[in-house]
Amino acid sequence: MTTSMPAGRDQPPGERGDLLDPRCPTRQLLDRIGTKWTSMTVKVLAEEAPGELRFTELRRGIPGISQKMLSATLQSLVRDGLVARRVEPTVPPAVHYRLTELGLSLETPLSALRVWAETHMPEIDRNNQLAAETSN
Amino acid sequence: MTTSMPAGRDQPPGERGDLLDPRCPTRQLLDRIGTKWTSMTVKVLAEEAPGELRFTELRRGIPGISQKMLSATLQSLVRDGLVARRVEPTVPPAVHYRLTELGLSLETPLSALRVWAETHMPEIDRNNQLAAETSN
DNA sequence: CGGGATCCTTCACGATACTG
DNA sequence: CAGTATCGTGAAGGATCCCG
Repeated sequence: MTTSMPAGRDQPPGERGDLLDPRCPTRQLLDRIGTKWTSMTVKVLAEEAPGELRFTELRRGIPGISQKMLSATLQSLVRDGLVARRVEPTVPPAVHYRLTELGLSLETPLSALRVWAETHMPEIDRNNQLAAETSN
Repeated sequence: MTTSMPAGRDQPPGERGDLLDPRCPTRQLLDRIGTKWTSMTVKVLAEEAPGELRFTELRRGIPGISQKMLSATLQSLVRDGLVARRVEPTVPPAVHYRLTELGLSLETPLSALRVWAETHMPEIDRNNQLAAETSN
């Protein structure tokens, strides 16, 4: 996980201020895409790229998500600069979302992970069933 | 997220039993590697592959992890078949862990994710700081 | 040495209701 | 339409102590 933290960052002399995993980039990334709806949202937006989707269209594309979670997920993504938000000042307002270049670049490693998952999760499921039986 | 669930699995007639995201492989994978110590553990074991590491050696390789979490993480990985556990019946016992082939195969997409994180997380951090300032 | 058992806190997420 | 506000819950994870 990037056993980083060697360079720079002179810490207060008497303290070992660099506790445990300070700000490991991989940890931070996993905290984001590990969240329940984030990677799903990125995927749906990626399929539309470079086009946009409106809030309700996104909701339809992500079965099971609540308004609250879609709203929160999108806010995170916008803050991170992975998604761009565009508001048309009509009444009622129309809000459009699209992946930024940064967001789109995440799709590559993410889809690699999806491929691995689709290929190997069945085997993992079998392993778990075997383990469950053996424990009897 | 593999909008799977189309084939097979005839659900109880009167019910729409196939609620939302039933068993999406990507969701399942993210639930595993998104857990706080899993990917770190895989990485440390991968660096040693095809060699083994003992419980305490692993602990040293993963600063900040508690005995409880290392134990729990390893049990998950063993159940999933990503890690193999070998006990030497000495006193006190010596337990060795290594990645299986399956576990090793996960390292490829995982390291792609790490590269992306190391490359782009600084930019995401900057985006967040900008957003924080703007909100003032 | 390599764990297991317990207790406790935090927080992601779901359900529901309200609004410009 | 596109959110925000509030409440409640389960599960992840940390701290601590004990065991063969």
